[in-house]
Amino acid sequence: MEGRRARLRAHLLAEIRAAALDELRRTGPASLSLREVAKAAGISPSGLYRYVDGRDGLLELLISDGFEAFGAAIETALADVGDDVVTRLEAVALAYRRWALDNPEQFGLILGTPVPGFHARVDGPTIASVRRFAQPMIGVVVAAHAAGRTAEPADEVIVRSWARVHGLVTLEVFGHLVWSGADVEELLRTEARAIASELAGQGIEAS
Amino acid sequence: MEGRRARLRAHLLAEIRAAALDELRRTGPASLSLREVAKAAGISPSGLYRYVDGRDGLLELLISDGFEAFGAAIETALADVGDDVVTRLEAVALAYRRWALDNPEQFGLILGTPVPGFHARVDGPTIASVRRFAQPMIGVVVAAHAAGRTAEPADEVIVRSWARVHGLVTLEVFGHLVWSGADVEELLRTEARAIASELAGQGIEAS
DNA sequence: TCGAAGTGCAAACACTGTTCGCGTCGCGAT
DNA sequence: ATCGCGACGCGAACAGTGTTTGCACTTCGA
Repeated sequence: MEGRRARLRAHLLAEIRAAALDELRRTGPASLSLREVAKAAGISPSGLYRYVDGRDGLLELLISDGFEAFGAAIETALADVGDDVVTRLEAVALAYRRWALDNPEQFGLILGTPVPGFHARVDGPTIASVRRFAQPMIGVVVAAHAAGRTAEPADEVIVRSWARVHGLVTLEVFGHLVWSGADVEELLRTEARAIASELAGQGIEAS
Repeated sequence: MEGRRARLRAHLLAEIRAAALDELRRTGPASLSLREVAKAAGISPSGLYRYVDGRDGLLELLISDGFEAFGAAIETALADVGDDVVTRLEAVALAYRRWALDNPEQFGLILGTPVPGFHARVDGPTIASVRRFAQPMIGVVVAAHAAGRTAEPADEVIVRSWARVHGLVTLEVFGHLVWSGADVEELLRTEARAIASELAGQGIEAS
């Protein structure tokens, strides 16, 4: 038996997550107000502490959820696409951008400036979520690399590929490309092609 | 005559800038306390408003200063290096990383998540500073491009190049590469070579 | 020299995150 | 069935925040 208590608790916790996400979307990470979240969840500010370890705990929750949602978005985008390496890379890049643009606050929270006093513990749930998040992306890069070679790609290959799409997306989402007339979606397509050819060909010396 | 009043004002404003930068370095952007800055500058909290338009004004000051310092760092790095395209690109990339690693809070403030309620006005000093900041970087890319062609490079070329080094640096500074054993400095060197060959060669279709 | 503008500050206000102590209620053990 | 323990929820309080306001006071230009 699951106990009525545990059910209520799970329900309220879910409501808190939703309320916090709402607040985050509305006002941004730094001015996320614990009291407002509590009010939106129909609970007193102090009562919130029964469910969440203060403000940092709330942020950790949101970060973990964010990675989860981000990873899921990329995964479903990959599910709708064929086996061709270039189109898969392109799908990842465009899904990456799409999610970031649609959820800028969450994106900033999980991959932008680390929030003030908050440092993710290495053993915390954050790390697990980021692994799950990175999984599909890594899979695509590994496949693209395998098309050219037999050996497993080193971390460097993955990092370089990731950084190329992340760089473009980060700059766009945070508003640093407004001066340019760049069509970032098109740029990402170009980047996907370039990455694929580099991965398959011998244009890269790091194994 | 400059008036003794103006002199005192400039002096105190400089002291405020320094105190704010100190606070920023110590506690991060989001928890930057106006009152602490005032105390460090030897002034009352309300008195600070004679010099700075509230918290956002203080942040704007820091952002502007940050761009200035960042640009200057890249410029001096370029001054110490020869004319070869690859080495100049490499110098920019490494200086970019060096400054970001040495000033993570400022870096996050100017190029990371936009702070909560703060949106840089298009006409504000921020935009001017970012132009000045980007200048040397753009110059290097233009030179590299000119080595291969005669036409002026489009914005796309600059954005792609910038994004490739910014992506790597951002990920490293914000701690998202700790799981990998990647040597980011070496990666940036690789990236500089790749960018140079792409810019000079015909590996890129955007003119 | 007189008035206007600049300067600095204490007090107050509305907010924030967090802690503490109090009743209340669910639930497993006896 | 009931007793007790832990979970729960809350109001009050505390220290801290950004910001406004009103008031003295100095500097400066006409």
